[in-house]
This record gives sequence, structure tokens and C-alpha cells, in this order.
Amino acid sequence: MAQPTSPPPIELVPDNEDPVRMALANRVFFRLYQCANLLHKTGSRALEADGLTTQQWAVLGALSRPEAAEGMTVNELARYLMVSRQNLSGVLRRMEANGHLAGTADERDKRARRITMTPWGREVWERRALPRIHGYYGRAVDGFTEDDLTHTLHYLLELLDNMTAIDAQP
Amino acid sequence: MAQPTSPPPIELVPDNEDPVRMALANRVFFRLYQCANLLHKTGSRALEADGLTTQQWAVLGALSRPEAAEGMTVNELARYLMVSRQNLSGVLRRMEANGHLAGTADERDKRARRITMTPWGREVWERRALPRIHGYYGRAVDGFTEDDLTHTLHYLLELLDNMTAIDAQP
DNA sequence: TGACAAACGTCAATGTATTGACGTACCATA
DNA sequence: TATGGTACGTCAATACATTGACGTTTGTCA
Repeated sequence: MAQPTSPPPIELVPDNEDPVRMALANRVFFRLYQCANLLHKTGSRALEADGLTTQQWAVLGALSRPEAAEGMTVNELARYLMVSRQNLSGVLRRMEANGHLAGTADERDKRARRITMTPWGREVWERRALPRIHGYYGRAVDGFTEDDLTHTLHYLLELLDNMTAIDAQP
Repeated sequence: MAQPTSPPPIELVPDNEDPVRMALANRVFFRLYQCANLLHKTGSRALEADGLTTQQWAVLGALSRPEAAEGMTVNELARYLMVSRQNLSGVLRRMEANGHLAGTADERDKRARRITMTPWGREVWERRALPRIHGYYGRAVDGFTEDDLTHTLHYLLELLDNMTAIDAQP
């Protein structure tokens, strides 16, 4: 027997008002906020003997990749690290002053500056920083299986995707 | 038939040198670093019309809890948010100047200052900020099921635990 | 009780992060 | 080939974040 058509189910509570979801999201973002603070604090402390901060660690990590063998421009680095180029400008100035980095004018595009690691910067990175970073990682992911790490990475990438969309379309 | 006892398996590569683990940890921390930057950027932008930053949002969120009905001291807030009290001192000064917060001398302990939300601060928090924050959460956790959120929270708490241990024992 | 360590909050110095503004250089199109 | 739009990098102002140092208050233990 044919049923009379009934209206489609109405979502009484829109997604962004679902209290359970909101409470969970709130806890996630609060912990993400704490993680961010603690990452910068403990990361910088782990490398303070080498005169590096967490941000400088990120810069050296980016420039040490084989893909960056020719160096990177300020803008490329800023996009890669997801910070503003204005901010990076200051970080790079300090790192050039420290002798870790060198900037040379780009031949093709005279507006651009190519940033590369100096031999001393590479030495510091490979011989001093990397061993400490691996020690740091070892403690920071203590108790994580490889599966845990993979899942954590996946969720961070999802959050990053969503926040990138928010950033692009405020 | 009895086997001769053989030596226990030797872990050739200590945990913090396992290259697969290190590579995974590196990707996790790089994404965490990007998440941190993007959280502060998009969070502050979401509330800029109310004159709030991500940090001020965290402070109001802490003070709006029923447990904080009597207010919180600077130190309690700093521990709760996992930032230094020196840093918080400046944030609170700006928020008192904005009229969102008020500080009163603690009766019991004359060294301490109890921070509370002003009626205006509560109004801004409840009527203006919270709706925007829920909109932000809705977009930021788009595609996450409740299970996903629970798992994400779990992994962030694990990372937080490990980093707290590093912080305490450098 | 009197002295001394420890905790509370702030000041100062430094580094990182944002947006807005600006000069220089590239480039596409009229 | 001019000319306007856009991209590159930096300067300036402001807000966060750290550590180190300091004056005030508290509380404990000789």
C-alpha cells in the first residue's frame, strides 16, 4: 500500500549548532591551542644550545630538502611554511646575521631573493640540530604506534584543509 | 625437543632512530606547526569585528566556565592556558583596557589579583563571540564525524602529555 | 619570632606573528 | 612600446610568547 508522501526529515539543529559537536570541537581546538604553545616552547628549548628557535628549525628543515637544493625565494618559503612573508623577512634577517643562511639576488627575477643554507648552516642542521630533533621526536611521540602517527597526521591534514579554506574565504 | 636458549632479539635501531617513525613524527610536527599558525590567523580574523584575538578568546572561554565564577588569578589562568604568566600579564592588561575584564585584589592573598569578566565582557562573549565561534567550528571541523573528533582529541591529549613531560624535564 | 625560601605579578629584552603600506620589478595588453 | 595591474620583498605598528630579573607578600622552620 502506497504511503502518502511525507516531507523530508528536517534537521532541527543545524550542524554548527549541534551542542555535542560544538562541545567536541571546542575541546579539540582548546587542546590544539595548548599544543601550539607547548610545541614552540619545548621545540625552541630543545634547540636553544644551537641558537635555533622552532621557526628557524622549520626554515632549515624546508631548505634542507633535496627539492630546495637551488634555494627558495622568500615567497616560496612563506607559502610552504604558511606564514606571512613579512614575518619570514625578519626571521631570515636574523638567520643571515647568524651565518646560517645566505641570500642572493635571483638572476631571472630581480625582485626575488633566493635563500640558501650556508655550509655552516648545513653543518649546524645535520650535526647538531637533527640529532636533538630526533631525540625530541622520540619523546614527543612516545607511546604512539605507526598507525597512531598516521591517524594523527591524517586528522591534522583535514583540519589544515578546512582552515586553509577559511583563510581563503573569510 | 628443547631449543637451546637464544639471546633476546636486539633492537638494532633504537626507537628514536627508527627512520620510518622519525619521518612520520616529522610530518606530524610540521603539520602541527602549520595548524598552529593557521589557527591563530583564522581564529583572530573570525573575531576581529569584536576586537578579540585567538588568545583573548581563550581567556574569555576560561573565565566563562562555571568553575571560574569567582574569577581566576593570573597564575591559575596561565597554568590553565599553558602560557607564561608574564605573557598573560600583557594580554590581561589589554583586555582590561578594552573593558572586557576587571582585576580586583584578592582578599586572602594580597599578592594575587583575581581576574573576572565585566558584564560588558560577558555580553560580548555570549552575544557576539560565541555565535561566530560556533560558525568557525562548523567550518573547521567540516567532514569530521563525532568519532573523528573524539580520536583527534585523544591524539592531541597524548601529544600534550608527552610535551608536558618534556617541558617539565628538559 | 625572625629569617629565608618560595610564590604572585610585573618590567624588560628578544623573537615570532599579523595586517597595511610602499618602492621596485615584471608582464600583458592596448 | 607605453601603461596599468600584479608580484616580490621590506618597513612600520601592534599583539603574542619566551626567559630573566625584581619588589612584594606569604608561610615555614630554626
